[in-house]
Amino acid sequence: MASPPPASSDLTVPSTSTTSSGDSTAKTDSHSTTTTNAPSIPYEESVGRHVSRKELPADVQARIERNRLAALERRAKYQKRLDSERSIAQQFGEVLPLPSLASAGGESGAGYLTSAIIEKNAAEIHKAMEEVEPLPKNEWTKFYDYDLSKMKDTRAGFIQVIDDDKKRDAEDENSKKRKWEPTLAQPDPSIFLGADDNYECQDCTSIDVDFQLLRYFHVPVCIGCRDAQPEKYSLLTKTECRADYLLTDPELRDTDLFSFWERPNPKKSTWNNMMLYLRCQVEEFAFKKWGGPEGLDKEFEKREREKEARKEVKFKKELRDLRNKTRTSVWQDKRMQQRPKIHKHNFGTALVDPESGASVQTCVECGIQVECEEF
Amino acid sequence: MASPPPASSDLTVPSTSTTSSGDSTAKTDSHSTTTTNAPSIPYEESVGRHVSRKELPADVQARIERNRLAALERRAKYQKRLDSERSIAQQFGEVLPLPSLASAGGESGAGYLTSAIIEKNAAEIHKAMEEVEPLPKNEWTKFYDYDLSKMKDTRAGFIQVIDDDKKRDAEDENSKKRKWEPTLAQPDPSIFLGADDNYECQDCTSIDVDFQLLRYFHVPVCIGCRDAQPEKYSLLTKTECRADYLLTDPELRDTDLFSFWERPNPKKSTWNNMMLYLRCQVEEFAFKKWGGPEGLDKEFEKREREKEARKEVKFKKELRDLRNKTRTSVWQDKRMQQRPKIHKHNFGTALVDPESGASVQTCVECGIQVECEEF
DNA sequence: AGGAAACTATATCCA
DNA sequence: TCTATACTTCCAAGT
Ligand SMILES: [Zn+2]
Ligand SMILES: [Zn+2]
Repeated sequence: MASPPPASSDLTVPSTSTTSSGDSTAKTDSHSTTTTNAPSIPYEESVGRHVSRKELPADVQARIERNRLAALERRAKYQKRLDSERSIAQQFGEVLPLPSLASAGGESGAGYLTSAIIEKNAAEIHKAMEEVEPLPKNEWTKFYDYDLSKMKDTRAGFIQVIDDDKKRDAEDENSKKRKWEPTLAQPDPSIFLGADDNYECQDCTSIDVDFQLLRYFHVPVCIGCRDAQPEKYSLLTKTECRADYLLTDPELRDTDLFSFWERPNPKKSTWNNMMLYLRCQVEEFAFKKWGGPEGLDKEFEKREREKEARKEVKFKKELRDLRNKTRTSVWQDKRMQQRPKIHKHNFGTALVDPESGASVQTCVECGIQVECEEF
Repeated sequence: MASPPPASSDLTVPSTSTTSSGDSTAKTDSHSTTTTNAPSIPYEESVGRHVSRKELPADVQARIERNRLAALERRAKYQKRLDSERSIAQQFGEVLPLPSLASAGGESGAGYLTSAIIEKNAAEIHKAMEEVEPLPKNEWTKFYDYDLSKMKDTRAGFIQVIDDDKKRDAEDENSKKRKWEPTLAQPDPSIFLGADDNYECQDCTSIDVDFQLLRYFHVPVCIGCRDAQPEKYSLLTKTECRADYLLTDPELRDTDLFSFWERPNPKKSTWNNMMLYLRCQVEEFAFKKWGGPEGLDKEFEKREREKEARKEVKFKKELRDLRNKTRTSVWQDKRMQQRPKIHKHNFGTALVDPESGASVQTCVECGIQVECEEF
């Protein structure tokens, strides 16, 4: 918690590739955005700062403007519901409180979290985070840039920002004026609740922010930018996070590390909730954990190889075991009762061992096996 | 945390069966102490209060007195080491702090633990705990009876008792005079540290208390009673807790639920520490979780059946797979991809090798030789 | 006197 | 557009 890196919003890929929004596809494609293009460049160098908006191509600017206008319209529609919704949110706040954290903040406080997982994770994260210098705030950012890693969820669901070095970069005016008091999760979070102020996309000037991303991941981004940058703003299931970013269950469960959005399980609503994570948050942590995209890819391939090897070994052993098992089970009685006696082997048809490709004959009396293939 | 039941020390089996101290034996035997004797009696009724000491048989009283005298002697031996040990304990306290909890206590406080596991567990525990009425304190108890479920470990390793309804039953005099300030874990905890006051066994009047049980589980019990009641005071490893009481890892890790004693791994000292739990504490929770010994046994047998069924299904499928595999390979490989050298061995009559005396068959096509004698 | 992470397979349930 | 559990495997630290 000492001096974490800036929020994930500061991490941007210079050339925003407009990949299709399918975020649950092949594992090999998930974190290749930066690697395939520039595999030799270290992570810290490959990650650029936000580009100024006027540097964007004309079509992108046009789309941004469209989004902005659409957002204004949509916002007017929502406006009339805000007051009533706020009271609803408070009701739900008592029913569905977010997981809360220990109240004391900072590392100097005495009140620490205790679970072994959390402690261990926290230590790892701190170590990982301190390797990255805190970046100064972007000039174009007009709203207070909340850094999730510096927030503590209280039981009430409000956010309290822990002041540190980074705050000196944020204009006091903004940090006061744009203070965000998020409301709580509710069953149908498609409607934004309790916003007293306007929100602007952190990647453009549109105010058509995705309320779900804002609510559940505290990232103000517009619909257009969300769809335009799936490598940042697409959602992943917990299982995908594990598979694609090699994160462990304790990590993904730790609310100090990630926020997640629980939704009814699409497979069957009575099953466990689906847990959705925001890609940029997951990716940020995964890159810290594994050492950039290259490290992640390396580990991924390593495990892939290990998995392959394991499967082969297991298959071989399984086969051998089964062969023994069937042989003994079939001929055990005979062999147990009878002394080793001399007999002429009675071999039946040849079976092909799929593992080695060798054909094998087995004696029906004693079970001895002989390979047919001779060299 | 709301109004937990009395400490595990209040739960006693009326007839203390002197089972042998083997606590790591068969799973089926582990929680049969109360069930086999009185399987039809519900748990709440089968658990009696402590019997008064004078009701005990003469031999037990004699043993108690013996223990008491032995304890006095042993205590004198330890006495001279207390001061120096205390400073050592403080040193170790900085090196090996116990896992700490959130500082705020009680259910009304705002600072809660947050991990989803803990919250979930806590909710379950509260629900389970509130089903049991808090029992009044026993008359014979002369020392402050610490209730683990009301204690919060601070980072410093000191104990802070959270006051609640039960306190009105404890005499103020005792609660002040007998205040216990436990010292920290140290590598060799066989020596008790920092006891300013005397402790008396909670099951008899002996003061030969087991310092390890007192230190790590906050249960003052003498060596004699400890050994006489393994169904209450024997230790279990974490793995055993999982297997015998069907507790989950998150539960066992939760320091709100159990205290545990970490010791170097007996298998290999460089491995993860062995974690020891006190049976009565584990059992108490497990019975709450599963609904008494009967519920536990029922669940245990259910899982046993499931496990068996799973294994059978798996084996059958495995076998079928192999059969399919070999069959296809027999019919397919033989005809489809017949290699030039594959052939069925054509063994003739067995010949006896004059040198070794072994009977040998030889393929007339390839010349491979096979011994006929099988063991 | 083992424990926890990683991996694979499987069932998933509660008002 | 899934997740928790049960099960298997391997396990450390200082130079
Ligand atoms: Zn935008
Ligand atoms: Zn005793």
